[in-house]
Amino acid sequence: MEQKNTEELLKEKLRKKGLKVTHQRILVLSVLEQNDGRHMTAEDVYELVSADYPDIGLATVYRTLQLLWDMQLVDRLNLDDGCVRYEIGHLLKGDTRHNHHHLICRACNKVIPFGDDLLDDLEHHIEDATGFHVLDHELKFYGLCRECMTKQN
Amino acid sequence: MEQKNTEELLKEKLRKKGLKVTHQRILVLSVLEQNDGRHMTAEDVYELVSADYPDIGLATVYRTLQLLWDMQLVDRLNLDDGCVRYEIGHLLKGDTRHNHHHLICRACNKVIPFGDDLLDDLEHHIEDATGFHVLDHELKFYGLCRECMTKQN
DNA sequence: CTCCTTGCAAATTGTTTGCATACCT
DNA sequence: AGGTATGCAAACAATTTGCAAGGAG
Repeated sequence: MEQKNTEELLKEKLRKKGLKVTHQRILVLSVLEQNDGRHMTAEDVYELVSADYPDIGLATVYRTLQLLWDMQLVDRLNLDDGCVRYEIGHLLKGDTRHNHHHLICRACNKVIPFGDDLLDDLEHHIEDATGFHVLDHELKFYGLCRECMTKQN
Repeated sequence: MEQKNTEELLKEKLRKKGLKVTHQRILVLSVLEQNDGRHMTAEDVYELVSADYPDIGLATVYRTLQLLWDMQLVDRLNLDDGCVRYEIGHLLKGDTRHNHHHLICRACNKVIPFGDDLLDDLEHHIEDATGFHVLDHELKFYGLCRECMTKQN
């Protein structure tokens, strides 16, 4: 039912823009929804969608991810490993607290998700101070993880 | 004098690692220092260094930026425009408050720097909670700028 | 029937790498 | 001298684009 809602929302947004509802678009969104929490590359999505729909092309996945991002249905993040990653949009999950924080170890490149949200105040402050309407944020901390610290790297 | 310090620091760090002090390395760091506040791509740096030292190769600039980043002499940031950007390291500037916040408009792609630092508490909280030693952070807010908001984009 | 969308392959673009030469120490 | 760094060109990898064929409204 959660899934049905997302799919309906996609169809609605597509129609509103005069765009077409295609299997490929539905499947890409559905794969992201079913893999909530994973940070998926276009290639990851491509492989999973291919299971259901072997004819899909990688270029279509790229185009679709871009489109879904434009429509605010998916979130995008960059973990500095050379490829852009996507996950189901936090807005869709009725989630006021976005878990977009990551600790990236500069020694071993491990990525540790960090869920917390002390940024609401800051977002409001920004809106008041600049008139910029904040939809989402991405926060990365760079440093040394516990293991690399003890290895005195 | 500020500049002299940075250059000396570089030399010191290079020697400590058994690496060599070259014109190219000094010039790259110097260009970043003289362009504090600009978010420079490797290409930008390449062009400016070329003025003083026309023989430098783009590959050297890439290698040097990576090296300077590893040594914590420069900061790296990603503004989602397809290339990595660098600026002089905030640690070098005796700057406790890092100005690594950016507001990125999803309609017009404008990037608005936002200087503020409410993240110190959060950094301490992370260190206590996870043992991760934070060296730096990068924070991006996505949304709609005032102009695009009024255009009801 | 019309225009949007797709798959494929070729093109792009930022970045990296191999290698012979040039340079620090 | 000896190993590190450099410049150049070729190699890479993620992403984008042109285009003819296919599909949704």
